[in-house]
Amino acid sequence: MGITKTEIFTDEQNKLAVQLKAIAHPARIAILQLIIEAKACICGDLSSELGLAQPTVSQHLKELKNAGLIQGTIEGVSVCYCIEPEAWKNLNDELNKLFSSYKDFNNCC
Amino acid sequence: MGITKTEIFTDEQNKLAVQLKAIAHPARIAILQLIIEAKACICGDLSSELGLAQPTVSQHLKELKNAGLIQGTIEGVSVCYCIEPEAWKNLNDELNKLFSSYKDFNNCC
DNA sequence: TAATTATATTGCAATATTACGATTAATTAA
DNA sequence: TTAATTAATCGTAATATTGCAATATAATTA
Repeated sequence: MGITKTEIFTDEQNKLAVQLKAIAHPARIAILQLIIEAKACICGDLSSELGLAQPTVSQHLKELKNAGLIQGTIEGVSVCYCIEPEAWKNLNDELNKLFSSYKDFNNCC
Repeated sequence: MGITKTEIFTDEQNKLAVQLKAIAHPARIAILQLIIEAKACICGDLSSELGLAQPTVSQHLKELKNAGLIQGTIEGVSVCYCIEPEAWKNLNDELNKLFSSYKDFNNCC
């Protein structure tokens, strides 16, 4: 089939999966890191910094934006991207929840 | 082309991307949650609990195992899966590093 | 307005993912 | 050894992702 059966999972599980998928690519991890360090937040700068073509970077930025993780501000002829604080915090919280729910000692096997 | 240019990224970025991709699916999130709560750790139990066919669950388990996030122990005729503590802790650390590197005030735009 | 600069979109080829029926392999029980 | 039980693998169809050249769009400057 090739299509994820989202209807059998909770909204939380689906949302977490979508946001994780957004950051589950080395280029998008690198983009987030560059944006956070503010070494680059302009598509063109990211493109030359990463060594990926401009349309490719634009597409990655779009996916991060679709997941709500970044936001773009028009700055003259270019667009400056930065982290969307709410979503970033929210994803951090959800991940903390997941990871902290595991205690070493409750292994069942 | 359809293939990720892993060679232009660091090993850390690539490894993080691989592990995130492994958990970036609602079924695999659900599987991890069930394993952690030890409500189910057997492929068949997970299958009926999730409402996904056995081969599908088996494939998801394989991907989590390939990413090093879970391990399987043969228990008679079935296999019991549980979290691989080292990798789990490592991924948690890497994510904490990424998320904590962002400070609200260093927005550049 | 026309030229310039930068980003977004389109279209496409190559590859990867998702899901599952059918089958095979492995282990235990009779 | 045979039957039963469970998990893994194979094969396949449907869909999604990745990367980029070509092009379109938007904003600024001359």
